[in-house]
Amino acid sequence: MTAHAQEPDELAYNVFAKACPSRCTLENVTGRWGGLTLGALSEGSLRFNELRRRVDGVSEKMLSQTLHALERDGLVHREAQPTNPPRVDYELTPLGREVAGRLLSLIECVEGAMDEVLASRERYDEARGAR
Amino acid sequence: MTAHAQEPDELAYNVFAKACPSRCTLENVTGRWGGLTLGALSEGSLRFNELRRRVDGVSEKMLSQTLHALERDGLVHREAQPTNPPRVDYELTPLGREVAGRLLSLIECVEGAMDEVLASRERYDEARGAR
DNA sequence: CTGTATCCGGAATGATACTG
DNA sequence: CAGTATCATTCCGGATACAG
Repeated sequence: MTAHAQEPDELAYNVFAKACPSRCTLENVTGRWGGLTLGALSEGSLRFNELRRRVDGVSEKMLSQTLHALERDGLVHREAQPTNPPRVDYELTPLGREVAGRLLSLIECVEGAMDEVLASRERYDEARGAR
Repeated sequence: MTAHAQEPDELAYNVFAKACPSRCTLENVTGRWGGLTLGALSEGSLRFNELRRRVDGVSEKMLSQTLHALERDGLVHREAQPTNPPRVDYELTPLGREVAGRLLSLIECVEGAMDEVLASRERYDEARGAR
């Protein structure tokens, strides 16, 4: 086996490389709030405070920050209506839907495997935590 | 299977809920190093330092920590051979392969969309950074 | 309602040294 | 080679106040 068989892809943007911008985008998507935000929006357009309630535990600051990052990357579209009081709707772009779909697939997989995960944890903790 | 499987309220382990253990596992999987580690291992079994080189930028400490978390959750199997010098191989469990597959789908999606993402960023920065 | 600005404590991370 | 231990630092994230 050759020593340079590590390539799963010959893409220009390789997340495994430290300085690659795709790593940054991946972190926006999979980060603590990014993933949950995309997941929430995959159900449909939501307003700021609706999102805040939907994503349990997120603060105004972090939600705002997350939304900006996702909007900047072209995954979320921000629709502001100049009414009073202001009304702002957030929705996924086509690209956002694509990404969110794959993310949800992952989330469902993890949720569905939790029984197994929890069992594994118990085994692990029993074997190591005993000391 | 219902067409709206992402409806979290139907599941016992709901990532959208703050205190749910699935959120914790999801963070191990999608966290800064967890995702890249799973991605690297999806190509096959790797040793500690091979992983370290593959996942560009990870420190010994973080890789060790990440591997422990993934092993605890039952996603990675650690195979230690009592030789000298020591040799330890890490590989995905069946569950790990399932999760890693979905994760790679997401990663490939993001990598493939980077041109679009970068273009969106330029537009965003031009419109906002100009101020 | 929809955010932004600021402060601050603690967790996450990295560098380094060290052990088996 | 395969880690662990320790320490310094960074930076994430929550609370709060405030603005449009």
